[in-house]
Amino acid sequence: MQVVWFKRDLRVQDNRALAAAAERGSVLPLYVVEPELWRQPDMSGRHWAFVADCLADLSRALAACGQPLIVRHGPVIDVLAEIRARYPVAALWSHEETGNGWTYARDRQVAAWCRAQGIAWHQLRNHGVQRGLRDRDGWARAWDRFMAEPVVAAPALRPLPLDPGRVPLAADLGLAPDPCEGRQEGGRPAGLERLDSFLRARGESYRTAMSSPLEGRVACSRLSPHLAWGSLSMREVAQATWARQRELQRQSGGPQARWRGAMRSFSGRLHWHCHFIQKLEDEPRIEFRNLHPAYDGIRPAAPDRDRLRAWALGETGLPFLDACMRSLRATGWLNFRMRAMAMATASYHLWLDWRAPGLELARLFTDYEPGIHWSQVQMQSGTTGINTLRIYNPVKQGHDHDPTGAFTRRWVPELARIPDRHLQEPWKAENASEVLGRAYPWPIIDHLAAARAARDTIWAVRGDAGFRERAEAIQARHGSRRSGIARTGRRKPVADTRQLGLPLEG
DNA sequence: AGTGCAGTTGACTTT
DNA sequence: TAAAGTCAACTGCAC
Repeated sequence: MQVVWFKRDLRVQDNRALAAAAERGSVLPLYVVEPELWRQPDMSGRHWAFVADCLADLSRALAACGQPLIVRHGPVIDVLAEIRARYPVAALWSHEETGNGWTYARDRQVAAWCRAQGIAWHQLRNHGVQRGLRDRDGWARAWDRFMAEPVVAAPALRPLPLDPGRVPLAADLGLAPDPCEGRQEGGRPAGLERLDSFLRARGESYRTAMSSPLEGRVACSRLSPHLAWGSLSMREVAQATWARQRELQRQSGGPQARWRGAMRSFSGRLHWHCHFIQKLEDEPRIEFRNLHPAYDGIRPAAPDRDRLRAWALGETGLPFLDACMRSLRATGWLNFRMRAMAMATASYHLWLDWRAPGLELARLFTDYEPGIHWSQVQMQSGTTGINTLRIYNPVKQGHDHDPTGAFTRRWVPELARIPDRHLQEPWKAENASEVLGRAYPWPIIDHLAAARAARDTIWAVRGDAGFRERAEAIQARHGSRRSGIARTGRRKPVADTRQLGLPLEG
């Protein structure tokens, strides 16, 4: 018996674990509901809801192949032991998972169990992430090669006399109620619809609209939860994008210029997806510890509960920031730029250690992908040591990305009586005291003073002895080969890049 | 018509 | 995926 263990690869198409297992004999397609996983602080009801959509669809798709999904509850090893008691298990098949600390530890236990039982566990490469990578040289080319390989079809399966089991409700898993009215639907039909409508219609204004919290909702691909939970494979998405690019190349002329730019930009971002996951794969501790240790201890270890709560609920008194957080809570999605701003305000303006706000965001993003998430959290908190500091001004971002105020007003209706010109800084309105302190809070911080204080502290750390040497080591291991290290001084970039063995920029 | 000047714009640097 | 500061060039306008 070949056991195919589905994790974050909830599809039958282009599923190499499933296809390879089916070539070798009878397949038992298994999903294990692990109660302990769903008790982890980065997991939430909206993740489960999306996964449950995917499981329902996966089971239908597997049934069409000949054998529906087998759903079991409990620790994976217990479930596998039960299966082994009934069938001789020749091998376990799955995709490599770059998950959180809990799934990493669980996978090591599963590996040990398989060894002890004499069961081969085949873990196939997932996305463009490489396990056991030594350095980043040639990484992008390897990504292209892997994504260009043929998509594998869904195999035919022999039916098994097994109870398919049941997909539980979030409440059965002890998950806190997590209403998310605007959550994206999981499953492959929804994913394929997103892919097609993005490449054919919605994507045209991608480059300009992606920075807007309102327009981005339509103009961004919205494929992220499907890639995170595997209802689509990265290869399928990459190949569909390349096909669309070739089609646009054939159609000459100006009207397609916008489309071509959008698709170029989008395919670049598909690399970045895996580039960030690779960091967590290479260094799992970035989920818990500052990538650059010089930042250890600069923020209080225990988060200020009031600040954290106000930030998480969208009650800081900074309208645009609050609108972003409320929108995220209600829909499970926020565009990239606003995610960066939300994390940066928690880390810089509110001076919260990134771990607690990072967990909050992990639970709120339907598309929570641990590798991307924790890499981004650290980058936006300035604790990597290799990225430029980006301290966002929530008022300026509001003016720049919500010029009409439509987004802010939609999510912060308490400000209805504040005139447009003061919407982003209601404390400056003449009628401020009619609204603030009543329906909507006064700002909990002076954001300009807070940004200044944060910047001064961070830059002081950067000047400390030994900071730079450590940063260069981090760059050598994790940095993109195209961007090079963020330069802070007047040192000659050419000399530096040679020293690091990097190609010249450009 | 040329000059002086305040205000603006954009490229570039610094934090 | 930042923002603030610096500086030179430019603009509009009064005289």
